[in-house]
Amino acid sequence: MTTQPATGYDLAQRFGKSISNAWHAGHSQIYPELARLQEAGMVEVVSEGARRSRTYAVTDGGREELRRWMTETEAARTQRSETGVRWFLLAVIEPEDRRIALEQELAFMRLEAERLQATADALDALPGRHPFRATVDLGLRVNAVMTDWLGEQHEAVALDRR
Amino acid sequence: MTTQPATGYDLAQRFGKSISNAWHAGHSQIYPELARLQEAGMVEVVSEGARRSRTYAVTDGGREELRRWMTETEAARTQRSETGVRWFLLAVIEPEDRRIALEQELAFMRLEAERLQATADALDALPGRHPFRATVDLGLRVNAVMTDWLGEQHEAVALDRR
DNA sequence: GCCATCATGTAATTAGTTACATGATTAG
DNA sequence: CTAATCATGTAACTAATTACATGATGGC
Repeated sequence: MTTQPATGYDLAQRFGKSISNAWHAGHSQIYPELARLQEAGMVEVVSEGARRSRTYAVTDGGREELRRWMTETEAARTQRSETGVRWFLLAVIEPEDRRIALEQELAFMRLEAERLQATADALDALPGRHPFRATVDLGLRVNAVMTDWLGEQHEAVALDRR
Repeated sequence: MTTQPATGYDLAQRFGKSISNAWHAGHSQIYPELARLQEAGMVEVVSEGARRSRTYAVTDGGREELRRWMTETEAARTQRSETGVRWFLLAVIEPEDRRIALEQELAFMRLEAERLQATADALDALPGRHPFRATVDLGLRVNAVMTDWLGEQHEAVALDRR
């Protein structure tokens, strides 16, 4: 929405794609939040379309608040990732179970890499350099490191079983 | 607690260290949860110490439930990381603000690397190979990739300004 | 004796998820 | 005409955070 106006529905779709690796929100959270942001003057309705859809855009006030948040506030570094917890706990289960869990995680990471590559290709096909291209590239690099690690763990279990 | 018994207080400390990169929980969430797990037969009190502390251990039932969860359930892949959101949004702010934000993130990532290295060294100093050593290693590798990326972005801003 | 840290809890609030609900438009 | 998708909302519930609260022990 910061780069271009969007409807609540658009945002919900986007949380299932581009930004989903960092945050997720369902439509039932998005709509009330948009109303709240509008109330606070951070966003405004720029057009109303078919199916009673409203397209929101960030206001100058909203952009200033974003700038202030990015440069002047301390980031909350707490995270929550079930995937991370699972990888952490790989160490405490039996090798046979670990092998099963590792294969699931490897399959997921490979799908994830495909999805990221598809996003990268789609962004590259657009005219000009898309602002989010760099972040997608980071995702690909991190994915590669993680996939390597999972592969090593998997190999270690195999050696263990000999 | 899966590797060795611990008190609620221990767990709270641990969420501030080893596992904090994947999940976080405060003591006000931990104590009621321990009571709930005990009720469900997943953990049991193995000893009571000074200052009315209770040390919990995972039961066979709890271990079996963990095994089942790790191997038989579909992982929830939704994540939430404010750091991730900030990096994503780096693309939409002005170069001057981006420079400021990037420097904050670089500083944080470097601290994070130190913290991880210290954890790795501490685990290596223990007799035998600690089960969580591999996960810490993953953290270090991911951190390195992320720090590189932040550095590149920072360089790009500098070039932009010439 | 007193301060830091260990150790545990509960209450109030806010954030987030899941379920329920409805209507409009478009493609086949 | 009908099924899929677009589009928006609310209600009920669960998870998580913040604030409030208390007491024990050990080191100085």
